[in-house]
Amino acid sequence: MEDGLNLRSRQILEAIIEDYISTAEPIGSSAIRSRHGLSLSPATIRNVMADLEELGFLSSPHTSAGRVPTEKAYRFYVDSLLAVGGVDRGEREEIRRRCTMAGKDVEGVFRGVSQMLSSVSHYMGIVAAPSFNSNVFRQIEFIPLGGRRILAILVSQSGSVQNRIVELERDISADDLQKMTNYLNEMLHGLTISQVKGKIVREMEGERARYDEMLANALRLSQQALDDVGEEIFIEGQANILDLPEFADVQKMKDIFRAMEQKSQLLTVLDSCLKAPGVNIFIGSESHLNSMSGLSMITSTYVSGKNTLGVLGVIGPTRMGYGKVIPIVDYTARMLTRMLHVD
Amino acid sequence: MEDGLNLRSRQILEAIIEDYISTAEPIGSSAIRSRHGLSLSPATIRNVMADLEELGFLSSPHTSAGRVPTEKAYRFYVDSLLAVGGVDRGEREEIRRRCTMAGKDVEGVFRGVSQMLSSVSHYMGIVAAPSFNSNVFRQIEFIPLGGRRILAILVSQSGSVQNRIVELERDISADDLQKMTNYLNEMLHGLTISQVKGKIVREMEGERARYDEMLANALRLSQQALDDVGEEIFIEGQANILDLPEFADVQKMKDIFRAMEQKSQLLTVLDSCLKAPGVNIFIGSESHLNSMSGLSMITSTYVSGKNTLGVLGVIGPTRMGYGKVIPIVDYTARMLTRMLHVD
DNA sequence: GTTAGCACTCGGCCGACAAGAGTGCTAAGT
DNA sequence: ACTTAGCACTCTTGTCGGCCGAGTGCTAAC
Repeated sequence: MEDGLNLRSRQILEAIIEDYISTAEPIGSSAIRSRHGLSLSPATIRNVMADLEELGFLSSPHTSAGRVPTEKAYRFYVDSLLAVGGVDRGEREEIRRRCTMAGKDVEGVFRGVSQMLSSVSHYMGIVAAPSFNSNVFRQIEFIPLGGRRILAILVSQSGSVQNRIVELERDISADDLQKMTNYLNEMLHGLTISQVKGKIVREMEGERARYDEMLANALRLSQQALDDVGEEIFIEGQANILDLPEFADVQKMKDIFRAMEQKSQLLTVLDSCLKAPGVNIFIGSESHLNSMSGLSMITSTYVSGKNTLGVLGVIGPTRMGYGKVIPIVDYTARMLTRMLHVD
Repeated sequence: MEDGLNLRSRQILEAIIEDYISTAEPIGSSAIRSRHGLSLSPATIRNVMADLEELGFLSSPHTSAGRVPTEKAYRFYVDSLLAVGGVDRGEREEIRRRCTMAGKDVEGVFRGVSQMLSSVSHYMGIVAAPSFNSNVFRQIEFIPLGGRRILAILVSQSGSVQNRIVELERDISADDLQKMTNYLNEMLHGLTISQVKGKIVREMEGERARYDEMLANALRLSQQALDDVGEEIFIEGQANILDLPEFADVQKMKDIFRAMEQKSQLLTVLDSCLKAPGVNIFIGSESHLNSMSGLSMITSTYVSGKNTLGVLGVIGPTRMGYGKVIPIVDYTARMLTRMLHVD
């Protein structure tokens, strides 16, 4: 075999991985034979297992336990062994049913998809909403809230709505506010949000802003409104992992919950997926986050035209059911792509 | 003593409760004396403890363990024993610093307060945002998203923004959309959201809607936009409770996380607080939610003028530091009230 | 190359045992 | 009548040894 494993080794490795995925317990030599109907004696299987351990695919918790797949084994499994199936009918229907925008706010759409992913996969769902910065500006509105507070509402082409409360240093008349609104909407039309940010900075430094006080105010106001529009990540179904036996240990559970609170770390991983379209799989330490030890992540990107909008996926234990989850993630990404598509 | 406990019993009960709050371990007779400098022998204390157990204030896990306060004891403690202090300087500053609206969206304000509550109290923070239904309508905008999708943005007097994606059955011109917007804004001006809902239903059944198709469309659209604006609850700092020894048991931890996922149950409790202004304390089963066993909740209301807007609070173990947390919750509620106040 | 046989290893489980914490009771002291 | 010293009793916790079973690695025979 081109990858250095003969057929029998591959079969046995596959059997071990699949058994381990379903039981979460170390697999012994005789368990494999009985559960997979191989016509080999346990002794032979043991020999093969010893080789596989030598090669780094298996490890044993202690001498007299069975063997457990390593990350390398899972990687080999998803790359070479796994026949990725389809999504079965019921699940397809469920995904389709729960991928709907009607009656939700934009944020709710992504949260809903994340919830759906978690409940279909039985692991955690994760959705990174489209980066607001790469969205195209559509409209800005300022609504006076009383006092010197103003509510700025910013809408992008894709329908994302951001609102910010900004505090002014001085009073401003409703009339002036309207003028500022009109001015900004005209000036910023058709730019992406990050272009908008740049433009505002340039304008503020430009000649005109120095003489036109109202313009300067408008720019300052919009800058505050755009300040710190971070990426949003929706992680749902954390309670699902509570039932997994590998996290029965309280300490491990704590680690995971802490890790999921640190969304910025996850963001860097998800960002890297933006550049790699289609399904991506991170097994354990492959994501280079030590908070992800024991966890795997399957992601895919959703797009609009040729723009990659965002990433969604499932986070589960390394022994997750890759064969089932990969198609679910893939299908969901396609659904979300289609859903966001404007005719 | 009017409540049936003489001074010494009260002192001892207080000592037990406070020791238990800080150690989470059953308190023995000699521990009390050494830690509180009482000039009584352990034997005497034991007699008193036996009486307190008789009265239902204490219980012992088993014969030879110390004693543990019951819910009744905590209730007595907060009602009669506890001298509620102030908030100390550092915490007051922290609360003040983190109660700010600037640069956040409205939702972010409440989430921020919830996070602050959790980090100051070291338990979980909970904030129920003002019920959108009781807010006053300010403005509605429809933004075409392409296809037959329309983004409806609804803004209330207090600055809450709700957005919904609605799907139309037929195409509609931008011009008509603008007319509908103007019409609705005029018609609904100054009503509360729940009045708005009622008004729309009445109008739809009225004479005019039958002849004026555009009007009918406008009503239908706004109805969808208003559909199902639920109450929002922000629970933050769940990871805090992971460190508490009483939840070291995995099963209990699961129960709590599951309970916090069911926000609707909590909502009923919080709703009942809306009617009782000021600080409310629910000890264990007092909230009549069995998911709250082992947990206590301290809440207070934040108001605007004479309207109670919402509820915030802290959820922690029944043995939580009431003396510290009660003033924190109280002070935070006042801060939020002041913050939302429009000059 | 495969397999039966066998000695070996190691974790999990039980029961025994000792230590420690805390109680309740009794009897003596104030 | 209240307080307290003394003491026997109870119950948990931790530790130690032994047994069992699962699973391995090795060797020798097929």
